[in-house]
Amino acid sequence: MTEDSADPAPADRAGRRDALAEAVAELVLREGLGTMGLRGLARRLGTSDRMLIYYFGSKDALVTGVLARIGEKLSVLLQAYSAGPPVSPGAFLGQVLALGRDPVVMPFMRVWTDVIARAAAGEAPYDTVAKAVVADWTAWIGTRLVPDPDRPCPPAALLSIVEGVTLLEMACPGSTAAAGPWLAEALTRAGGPSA
Amino acid sequence: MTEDSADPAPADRAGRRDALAEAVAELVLREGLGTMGLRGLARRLGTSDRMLIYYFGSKDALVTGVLARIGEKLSVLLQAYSAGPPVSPGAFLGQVLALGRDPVVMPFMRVWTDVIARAAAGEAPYDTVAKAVVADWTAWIGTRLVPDPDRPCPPAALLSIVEGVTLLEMACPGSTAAAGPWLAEALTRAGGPSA
DNA sequence: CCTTCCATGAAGCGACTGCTACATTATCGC
DNA sequence: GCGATAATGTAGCAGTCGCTTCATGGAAGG
Repeated sequence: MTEDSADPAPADRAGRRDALAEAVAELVLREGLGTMGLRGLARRLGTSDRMLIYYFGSKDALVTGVLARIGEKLSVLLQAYSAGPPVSPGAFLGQVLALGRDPVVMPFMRVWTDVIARAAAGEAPYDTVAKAVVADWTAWIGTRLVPDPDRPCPPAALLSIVEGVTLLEMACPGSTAAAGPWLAEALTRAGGPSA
Repeated sequence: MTEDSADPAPADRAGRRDALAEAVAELVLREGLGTMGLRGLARRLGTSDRMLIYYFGSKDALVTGVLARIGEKLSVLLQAYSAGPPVSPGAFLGQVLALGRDPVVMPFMRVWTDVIARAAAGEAPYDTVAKAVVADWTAWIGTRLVPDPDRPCPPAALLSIVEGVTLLEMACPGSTAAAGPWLAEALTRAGGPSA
């Protein structure tokens, strides 16, 4: 009775670790990566920095674990969109930018953009995580695009736009209001009358 | 004789402050914003943190002063490009992305993208600086674009692309190799056959 | 020569960081 | 009940951070 349950009270070590990771993940999604000091983090979680190190071994392991969990949560969210048929770059950009304004998805976009921004500054362990994330995303975008033998769209082009818009929006809220739709339409027009 | 000279040996207080700012600016352009701790900064400059605070008052004042100086240096570099006639969004993007691969201009792009990334993370004083910089750049881009009454290109759209490409290139070098040219051509095609 | 003020060095403060050593409590097998 | 093991609290270490205090050197002015 105390062994086989997979109920929301795992109570063993791995379960506790998982519960902590989940709590940190939701906190990060709510408040961003800026609040990742061990003491402050533990205080918000109702535990101590001592415990975080005890369960995760190091802060870097905690960060990578939490980011992996956030990645899984997002991939679940995106499965609904991955199921549809491949689309043109312009349509894809329009979908993703609209998705980025969805209050459920927006925190994920902000976190990943923050990760990439920290990676750009060379901050560990975000640099390592970011490389894997960028690789994953370009691969995913590649599967979402209808192939164009003439002018194949590099997935990194769309990823750059999404990251750029998200970054600018985080730094200067409202500054990209008109940019997203214009870009999506421009890419659509670029692909449309030519092929 | 000790008063009116504007020679490269100012020797008075404002001059010394300026020389320090210039040295920090060149250091930042060479090594990025990651090296902005007062002690390490002072060591590389052959002075002490004590002196940096003495001349600048605070680290935030130093940072904003240095960033302002970097901005002036870049605007001087860009004057050559600002002189030409307005161009289409696609042509502008191609010019700027090519410029961003120029080894002289690239450090500036990286620094500004880093500033905006730190602003996105809410880090002071970069948040304040970034707002001003984004405002300046969108204005400048606006003056560089040939007006299009039908589908006016929001300057923030181009700025987003440039920032996104630079950010991704900083986080994952090489990942955007094909993205830039494709985007420039796509925007050109979007504007071309329609108008 | 003596004072006065500017520039600089040396040391340190307090707050923070990730992390650890020690001690304590709680839990479980016997 | 008892001993072992796991979980947790307390305090602290060594480091960095921006910044300050005190002391000193050294040049300018009377």
